[in-house]
Amino acid sequence: MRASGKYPDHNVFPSVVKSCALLLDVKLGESVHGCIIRFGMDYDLYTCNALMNMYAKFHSLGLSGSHGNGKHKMLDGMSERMFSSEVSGELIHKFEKRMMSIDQNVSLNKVKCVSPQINGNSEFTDRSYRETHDSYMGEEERSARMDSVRKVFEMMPRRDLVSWNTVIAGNAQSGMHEEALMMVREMGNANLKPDSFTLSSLLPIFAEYVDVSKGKEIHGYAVRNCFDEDFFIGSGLIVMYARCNRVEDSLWVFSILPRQDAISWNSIIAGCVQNNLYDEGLRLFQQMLKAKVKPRQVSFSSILPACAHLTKLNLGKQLHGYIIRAGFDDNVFIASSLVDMYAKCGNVKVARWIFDKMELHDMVSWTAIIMGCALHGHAHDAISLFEQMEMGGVRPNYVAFVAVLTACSHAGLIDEAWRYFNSMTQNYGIAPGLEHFAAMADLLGRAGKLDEAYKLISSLERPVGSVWSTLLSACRVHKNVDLAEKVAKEIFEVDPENVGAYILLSNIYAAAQRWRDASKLRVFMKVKGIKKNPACSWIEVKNKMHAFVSGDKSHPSCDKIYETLKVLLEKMEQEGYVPDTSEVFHDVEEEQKKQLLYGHSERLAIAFGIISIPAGTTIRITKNIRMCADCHTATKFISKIVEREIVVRDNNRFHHFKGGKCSCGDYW
DNA sequence: ATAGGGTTAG
Repeated sequence: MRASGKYPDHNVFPSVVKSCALLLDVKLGESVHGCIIRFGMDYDLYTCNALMNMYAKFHSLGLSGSHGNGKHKMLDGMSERMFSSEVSGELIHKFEKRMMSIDQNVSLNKVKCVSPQINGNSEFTDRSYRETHDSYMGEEERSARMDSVRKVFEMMPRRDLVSWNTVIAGNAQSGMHEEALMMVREMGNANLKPDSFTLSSLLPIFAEYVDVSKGKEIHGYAVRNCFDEDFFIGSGLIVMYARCNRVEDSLWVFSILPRQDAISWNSIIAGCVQNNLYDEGLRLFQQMLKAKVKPRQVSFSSILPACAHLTKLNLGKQLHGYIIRAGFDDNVFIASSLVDMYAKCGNVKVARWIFDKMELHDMVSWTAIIMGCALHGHAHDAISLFEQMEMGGVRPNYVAFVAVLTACSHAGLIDEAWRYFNSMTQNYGIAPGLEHFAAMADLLGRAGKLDEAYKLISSLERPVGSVWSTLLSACRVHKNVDLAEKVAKEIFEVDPENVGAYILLSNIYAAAQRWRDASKLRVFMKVKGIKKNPACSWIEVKNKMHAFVSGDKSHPSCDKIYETLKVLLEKMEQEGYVPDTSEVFHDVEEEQKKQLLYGHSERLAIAFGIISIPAGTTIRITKNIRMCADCHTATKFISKIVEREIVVRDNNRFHHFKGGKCSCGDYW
């Protein structure tokens, strides 16, 4: 059109600007902006709105333009250009008029905050927000990046709701939350009421700050103004409640939506999975398919962690098949969750294979494979991968150090662990957190350096129960009752309801034959109403999960299972198996102790696996607590007798049993 | 003609 000599009018530019935004073409966008100024179209409301949206998008994506040197090419040079010979007298007139109207407008920064309508019954743009969340505020650097947007905004002769919503969204998405909230207040001064667009920019802010009371105020405002049936508000609320650990409220919001679109489905599925409601997440995923809503790429990265946590390898494989057929396997989010899923389901080889096939590795995918290797006891692979990551220029973060320290911990690599622990602070400026201290304490404790571990934890300003607990389990392994009592005391001081600590201490007493102390603790727990989750093991057979508790008689194949165990026990004893009753924590006769071991949940699951999974294939068991020493020995024998690989995931790590040996080398 | 929502590693 330009080549043909026709002059574009103000109807043309919004679409052209939008195209630049969608193409992420900063240079083109800026030159179109120049063109807009030359044609005097920069007074046009729609054109300015589109320009602000474009710049906001560039900035939120970190795309830099000419603002980098503090000078804005288009805006700073504008007046000269406006008065150049190219511009007609009429345009000059318009420009002067516009400048006058801006002068009458109070500059943004000087607006005094008067409560806008929205604040009549809402406090969600309250000043106090700045004080409580100061550390998250946008720094100067960030606000410089929003300069172009602000400049366009300030020069506009007239601003409508879209203008405000665009700037608010731009600020919100660039992490400048304070500014976004401030502009909502100022919007009220301009007699504009927040609408559903405004709210959908605010919800993610309160989600990020886990501020459910502000989030609920938005919900209330949405209901009063009939925005609560809006798709965008709906998913915003679902995400906000999920992030605030109020997933019941997310489910409620989801259920009363008049219709659900792909994103509301994905929001609720992700919300459930993030709140550990894995079965509910999977159920909703199936419902989504039933409702003929096609899963998108994000659906898979949301649902795969559920398979990983529940060790649903077969389901994970089916999803993987779908992912490949849909061509989603090059998505870095999906690939990382596949790596994690395969590793957590016991198949670290496939995890590594997928990782190696990825074109680009980001820190999350590196961390996923490093943690995968760590859980399977492949510490040297984990360390080598960590070094490859560093050499490849990917900066490890907090979580990456958790992963590499976990690897050291499971292999007893004390020197390496200290090296990483120190490097974290010295080379990367990351302050070690609870997880890192827990990993170090775990490592020292497991290696028998209980005093050193005690000293390390005591050096913490406010040690929490979870860190002390690692030392308590080490006390159990090394049968140190005195230290255990000391540690337990520390735990109960900060966390008097810590179920795990009561159980551990009671078991430590029992192992030391101090039955009275053990039962005293059990009685105390009963009186206090502290209940523990029952120990159980589960196994996936033909897409169905079968769960067992100790001494379980409820399974349909119960008779066959116990028959199998009986036959196995005879063969095991022939091979030299002697039951180790030292970890039976009930004060009963020796024979009864053997009976108790015999019915441990992992053995029932393994026996069921042997009779229901084809010969030659790996048997995969998941357990919710640490394997007991006797089951560990027994499983070694079983793997040899039935000539099958048995993989057990306990709450701590993986054990691969094969030919009478375990991959952990009995160090765990 | 212009503005808003969902994802991976602990």
